[in-house]
Formats: sequence, structure tokens, C-alpha cells
Amino acid sequence: VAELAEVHKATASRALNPASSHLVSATTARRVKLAAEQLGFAPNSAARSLRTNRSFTVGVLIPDLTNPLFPPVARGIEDVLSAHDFTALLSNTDNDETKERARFEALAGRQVDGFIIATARRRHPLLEEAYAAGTPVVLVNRCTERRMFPWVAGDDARGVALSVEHLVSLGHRSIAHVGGPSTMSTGITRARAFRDASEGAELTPEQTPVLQGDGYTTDAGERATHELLDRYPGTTAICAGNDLMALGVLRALRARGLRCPQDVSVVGFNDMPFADALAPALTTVRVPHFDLGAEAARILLDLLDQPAGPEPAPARGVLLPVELIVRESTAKVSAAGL
Amino acid sequence: VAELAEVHKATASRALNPASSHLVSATTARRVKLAAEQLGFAPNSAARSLRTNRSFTVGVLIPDLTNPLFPPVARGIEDVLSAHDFTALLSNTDNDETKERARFEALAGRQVDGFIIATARRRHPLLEEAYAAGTPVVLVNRCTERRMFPWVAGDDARGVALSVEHLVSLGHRSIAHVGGPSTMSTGITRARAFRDASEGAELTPEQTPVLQGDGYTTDAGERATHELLDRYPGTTAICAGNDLMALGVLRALRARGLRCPQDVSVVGFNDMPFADALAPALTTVRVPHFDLGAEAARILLDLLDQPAGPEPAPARGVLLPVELIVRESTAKVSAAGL
DNA sequence: TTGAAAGCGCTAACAA
DNA sequence: TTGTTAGCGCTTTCAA
Repeated sequence: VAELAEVHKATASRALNPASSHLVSATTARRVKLAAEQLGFAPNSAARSLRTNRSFTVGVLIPDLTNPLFPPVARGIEDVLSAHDFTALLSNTDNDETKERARFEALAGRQVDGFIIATARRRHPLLEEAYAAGTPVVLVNRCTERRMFPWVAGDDARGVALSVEHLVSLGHRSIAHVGGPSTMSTGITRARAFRDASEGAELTPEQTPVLQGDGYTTDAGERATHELLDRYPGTTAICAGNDLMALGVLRALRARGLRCPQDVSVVGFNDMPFADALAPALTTVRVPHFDLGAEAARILLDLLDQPAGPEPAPARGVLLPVELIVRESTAKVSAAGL
Repeated sequence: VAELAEVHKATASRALNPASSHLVSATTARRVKLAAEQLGFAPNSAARSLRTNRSFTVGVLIPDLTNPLFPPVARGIEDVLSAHDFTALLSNTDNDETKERARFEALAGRQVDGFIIATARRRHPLLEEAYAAGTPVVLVNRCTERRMFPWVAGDDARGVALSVEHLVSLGHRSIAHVGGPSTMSTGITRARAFRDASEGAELTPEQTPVLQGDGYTTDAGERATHELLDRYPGTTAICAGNDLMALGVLRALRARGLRCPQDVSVVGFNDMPFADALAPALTTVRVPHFDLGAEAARILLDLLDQPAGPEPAPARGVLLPVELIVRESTAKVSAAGL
């Protein structure tokens, strides 16, 4: 390898490795580096991993890359990791427990140093096991009931509060929440935040019904909206669980001949790409997805830097600020609407 | 490890490895497998890679995951790879040559078995080098001039032809192409296909101007459209280079008080997610992105199965069929429009 | 059919 | 400051 530099391979290793390069004289170091350059030498990471038990690789588990929510998260993760010479092993789980476990084990078998996991399912035996095994994990967009792992999420409660306040300020008094499923932590959090915000605005539960769909999908949003309007025809505004559901809300409205925003105002959640290009352009809560991923990656790197803490520090969580983006899907309540 | 099974580790290795398990008696094999199960044994992939020089990992280079075009491609790749116990190392290059090279080398250093590369830039020294080095590579969504590597792409020419035919059948005779940059192979291919299709419809070059933006972006589409309409105010239909550019076209139209589709019809390319939820719902060419990725992964796996072919077989390319999806952004040319 | 032994490329402890 | 040596966990000859 670097016998071109006429030194022992151990010395070469030391010279090439930043952490130990101070143990070697400046001149030899220079010579070794030159030789390495000439030979186009690239260290064999498999051998290094084998020796050091570190792979500089982290497993990233996300439900589905084609859900517009996740690409920015993944980019945030990738950008931060690769800046630190780590690599991301990305896997889609489809929110399916079997698949998730299979992927988790496949990645663990590849000696990843840690995991970034972005699932909002509430029950999660896998996480319990990982915790018991001491695997470094950072959660994105959810937290577990027991604070096992550090997590990063958008400030859902604040986002929902902003939405409700916005609608109230436009004169709405019959505001419904068409939310995500209660099997997801975000479904719960946002529904609860909606309850709280409604009470804060002195609206009765009767004025502010909550329906939870069976998934964060357009279809679920559409179905739930039909049910909502059957039961509460006087609704003038809808807070959707996310933008995809908002799309379903819009579709249901259209099917019933209701116009948005003239008859019913709609607020989404996430500010997914092209939310501004929809018809009507969607008023929604912007969540900093890229930063979510970036911050999660930073926390994981921190975690990996620490020498395997014997007693795990109380897992800290980071709540990133959100912002209400007002576009065309919300308007003052019309007199006719009542 | 599997001294629980009371055999030598070599025997255990043979038993656990499907390729060599026929060398071991059925009974011992069973015993070993049982023991492995009990201990929750997972082979150390680093050690295996070190020994076999194969990592069962492939590097995937894409420009930008947040471009809606790429998530389905990435999923197609991931799904096929993981079904074969391979893992994808995903990296974003931002179409930046420096970054691309850095990522490529980082991945190569991690002993990836091959690459799937999805860039449409035409000049590409990196690829030449990879070819010279004999690295297995499959290209997605582009081909190089010299057929170095196998590739998978949508049938761009057919897609453009379908678009033009559709517009002609609606009575349009002044059809422009607002295309991607000529530094990209797709920019070239689609522009050429547009020329061909126009001639096929017996339209003169004057009736079918071509403008190429400086990127496949909304902004580039908007700028090019303004320039187009300054020079060819009689245009009644526009073929955009892709959906993002079509979005820019729509924006420019709106800025000029032109309605789509009443005044100007617009056709996109790709059928990206939510193209149907835009205002107006976009008529566009559907490209099977998931299949693009899946097929690329299959080809790469094939390649890796073959014992490093001394003289590389002539790289074959696969053209996947596309489909025109007619929605609301195209309409019959209006008498008033002329 | 199984055991013994060597070695993949690197790093870390120890010795010089 | 540098060289020596051992060994990470696996696969793979070769011999029994």
C-alpha cells in the first residue's frame, strides 16, 4: 500500500488517520500522504469497521419516501451525515411492522452505528427492544410515551393553535378537525391540541367536532369529511390533520358542491411541496422538515461521540418552531354560510 | 458463536450460507441453524465484505430527493434491492460535479458493489473514469453518447410525440416547446422529439418554436415562457420540458392575464405527484418512475451476478413505455385565440 | 462430511 | 517517533 513511502503500514495508518496523525513526524506524514495520493489509495471501510466496530453508517427508517413529507427530512439527514463522513442507509417501511423489523435487522446486521427512525405509530415493540439493547436511536416527528430516545419534532400543538386562532379571527365558529388516526402519536397530539385551542377560544365541543381518519391519506380525509358534513352540516371551517388529508377534504367539498374558501375554509398541515400550486392554494402550517432531519442527524452524531453512556442521560426532545402560511383556502366566514 | 451446536466454526459458516449449505449434512445444518436462532446470531457483514470483497451494497446517486421526480425512482430501487438482500446507499448530488465526485468516492470507499446513477448532465467525466475502472454502473433516465453503461429511461420521444399529436388534434397550430437545458440529455432528446413530431404534423419551424430554459425548474419555465410570448404572441399551446417547468408556464400565463386552457393549452412531462391537484389539473405524460428505478436495480443485480465480464457486453438500454394523461390544462383551440 | 489453518486490510497495544 | 505483532469475524482452500 504505502510501502512506496518506505514506512511500515502501521505508520502509514497513523499518518492517514486524523485522530492519530499527531503521533507521527510531520515529514513522514507528508510523505505518506503524498504516496497515498499517487496511488489513489482509499481505505477499505470494511476492514476498518471490522477492527473498530464502527461503520460510520446510520440506518434511516422512514415510512415512505413517496410521501411528500419525507424527502426533505431525508435530505436534512443526508446532508448533515455526509458532512461528517457518515453515510445514510435509507429504508422504507410502509408503516408495516413486519417490514420495519426486517429492515431494522438488515441494517443492524450491517453494523450501522445508530438509527434515525421516523414513524409515528404509537405502539412500537421494536423501539422497546432497541432501547433494551442500548442501540443509539433518534426519533423524528414523534416521541414515545416513555421518554426512551431523543426526538425531534415540529411544534404540532402550536401549529394547530395558530390554525384555530386564524379561523376564529376570520369569524368561524363551527370548526372541525379532520385528523389523522389515533394509532399515531401525531394523530393524538394534534387532536388534543385542537381540543385545547377550541377551549381557549371558548368554543363548545359541539361547535368543534373531531373526526379521525384511518390514515394520513387523501382518501381518509375525503371519507372523514363526508361523514363530518353528514353529521355537522353547519361546519364552516376544517382543520385537516395534514396536507394530504386537506386534499381529501377539498375533494369531498367539491363532490358536495361546496366551494372553498367561500363556503368552507380549509387549513392543512406540513406545507408540503406544491401546497401553493393547488386549487385553491392551501393555507397550512409550515413545518421545517429539512431541519427536522438535520437536527436529528446532529443529535445522533452527538450520541455516537459520547462513549456509550452507562446510564443513559434522560432523553431530550427538540421542538422546532412552526409557522402558519396563509393562502387562498381560508376566508372570512360568509353570512350565507350560516 | 455456534459452538453451541458443537461444530467447528467453518462448518457453521457453511451451514448458514445458502451457497455452501449443500456441503453439510442435513442434521448438522439443522442443529446449526437452531443454535444460530437461539443466539440471535447475525453475521457481521463487515467481516464478510472484507473476506469476499462484496458488500451487498449499491451506491445510488440522484440529483435531489426533494425533486418530486426522484422519490418514486428511489423507492423502486430500494424495493428491488432489499428483496435481494442488498442495501442502497443514497446520496444527493444537486447536479453539482464536485459534490457528485465527492459522493461517488465516498461510496466507492465503502466498497459498494456498483452504482445506480440518475443524472442527465451530458458531459460527465466521472462516468468515463468509472467505465475505465470497470465499475458496474446503471444509468437512470439518461444515456451517454457512447454506450458505456446499461441504462433505463422513459420513452421521451414517444411522450413528446403523444403530446404534440394531442395538441394538433385539438386544432392547435402554434405550438411551442419550453424545454429543459441543452446541457442535459433529456433536454436534447425532448427538443429533438418535438422537432420531429412537429414535422410529422406538417407544421413549420415558425409555427413550432423551441426555447430551452436553463434548468428543469419552475423559475426557468416562467422566464422562458415570458420570452416565448414576447417573441411569439400567437402561441396557443405549450409543451413543457417537465411538470415543474409547466408550473412556471402556468405562472407566466397568469401574470400576463392569459387563461389556461381557454387561451393557451399546456402539457407537462412526468406526471409528478399532485399534477392532478393543480389548478388547472395538468395534462401530462406519465413516466413510470417506480419501474425505472426497479428495472435499473434489476439490471445492476444481473450485472453483479455475472463474473466480471472481461470484454463488457454492449450496454443494453431499456425504454419504458409512457402514457399521455389528459386533464384540464389542454382544450380545443378557441377561435378568439387566433 | 467435517476440521484445521490461513488470511482479507486495517488499527491498537506494546516494544524499541 | 516508528516498527512489531496480534487479531477483529468471517470464508475458503486443503487435508483428514
